Amino acid sequence: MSGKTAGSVKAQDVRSQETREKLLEGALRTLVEQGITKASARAIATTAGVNQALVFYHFGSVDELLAAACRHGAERRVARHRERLRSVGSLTELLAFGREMHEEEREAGHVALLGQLLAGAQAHPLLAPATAAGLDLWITEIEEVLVRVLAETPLAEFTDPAGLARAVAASFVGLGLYEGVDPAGAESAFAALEQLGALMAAVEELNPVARRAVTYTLRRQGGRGR
Amino acid sequence: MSGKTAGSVKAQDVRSQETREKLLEGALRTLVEQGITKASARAIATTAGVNQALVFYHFGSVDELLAAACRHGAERRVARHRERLRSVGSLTELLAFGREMHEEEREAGHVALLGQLLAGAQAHPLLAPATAAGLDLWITEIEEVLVRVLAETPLAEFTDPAGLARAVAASFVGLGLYEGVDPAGAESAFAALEQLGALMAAVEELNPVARRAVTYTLRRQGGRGR
DNA sequence: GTCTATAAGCAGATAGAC
DNA sequence: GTCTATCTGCTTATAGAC
Repeated sequence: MSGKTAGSVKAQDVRSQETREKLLEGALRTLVEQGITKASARAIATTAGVNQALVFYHFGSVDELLAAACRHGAERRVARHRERLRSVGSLTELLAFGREMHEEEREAGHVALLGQLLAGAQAHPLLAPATAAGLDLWITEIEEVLVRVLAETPLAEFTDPAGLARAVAASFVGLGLYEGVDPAGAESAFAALEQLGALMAAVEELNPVARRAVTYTLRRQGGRGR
Repeated sequence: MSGKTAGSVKAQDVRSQETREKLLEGALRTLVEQGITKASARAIATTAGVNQALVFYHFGSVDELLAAACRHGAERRVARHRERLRSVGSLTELLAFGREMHEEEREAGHVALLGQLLAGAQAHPLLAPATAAGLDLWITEIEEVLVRVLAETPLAEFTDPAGLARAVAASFVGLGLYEGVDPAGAESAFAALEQLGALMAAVEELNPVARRAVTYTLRRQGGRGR
């Protein structure tokens, strides 16, 4: 816009953006490695390799930094899987992909990270909407895929993709947290869920007669669930 | 055993136990109302209505108090539902009971509480085993019921009750945390899970021919899940 | 066992030099 | 924009009176 030479202004601007970026990454790493209880301005600044006062210069408060980091992290993570998710065409495919994605996210610690933020958000009004927004990015993707793959199934008329997507997202967060205190238990839980998914996928493969029987039974007691 | 008059010794002993109890309850209430990030010795002592120094006298450290509170709370909560759970005989009954229990626990804030502890446990080695133990109390109960109700179902041979129980417990924790940032979303998620459960329950009610078809299809691709 | 007082350190946040 | 220095208040934890 105006001011000093274009060169110096731009250089400062670039450095400022770099600092913001470092702080966002530092916040995420601190959350993953030390948890929400240790995620102080000082700890984050140290992980980020920048001065502690810059947390407040750039974000105003620790909570606002955490909120921004949540959005930032979720966006990057979701974008990473978006294309692949778009190519999923069946429940069975979705399950295979889910396992793969879960491994990747677990390694990055991103699932437990959402758990940390969710826990922190309970008492903290500022974090709550940011965390909800971060989760919603995942939920939106999951829901879209569910609509697509459930459409080819007799289950379509008995399931609510919006609610199911939320259930899946929340469950994954719970499993991510559980993993931290009992890795073997979490593994068996994930395997059981996969089995359950395979069970649903099996309905896709039923012969027409059995399929109609399933549909009929479901319809007959459809009123109960809701 | 020995010492002063029996009367005074007992009186002190009783008061000491009362203090311990107050601190345990105070820790739970603080966790529910303010979250793990605000659960300091001072905050807990204030909620408990006792002196702050007593936290360290009775439990040594804040973390040990939290660990003890976790076991304490989980035991009380699980005991509360045990008899009723024992009387559950079918998947459909289990679903109805699950809804009821969930309402009760939500009101008490106990589900989100486990989430708080689980989040705190990630970075903290002392809390991890205590939280795992608290969760295990729930898992054991759930598993027992699952074994019982799944036995009467063609699903028995395709599901792993131990893993499933862990998945259910972890998912509930995730949903409890999610509820804090998006109550409406959590409600729809829970409804969707209930629908999913009703779907599984429907298999119980299939006519014999369809039932055999389902069993057959599941067996055919049974190797895939695990 | 319970209390007050206090030590020692870490938290969020700001002022002002550069 | 970034740094150092600092204020204020809260944290865990302990010493010692009662």
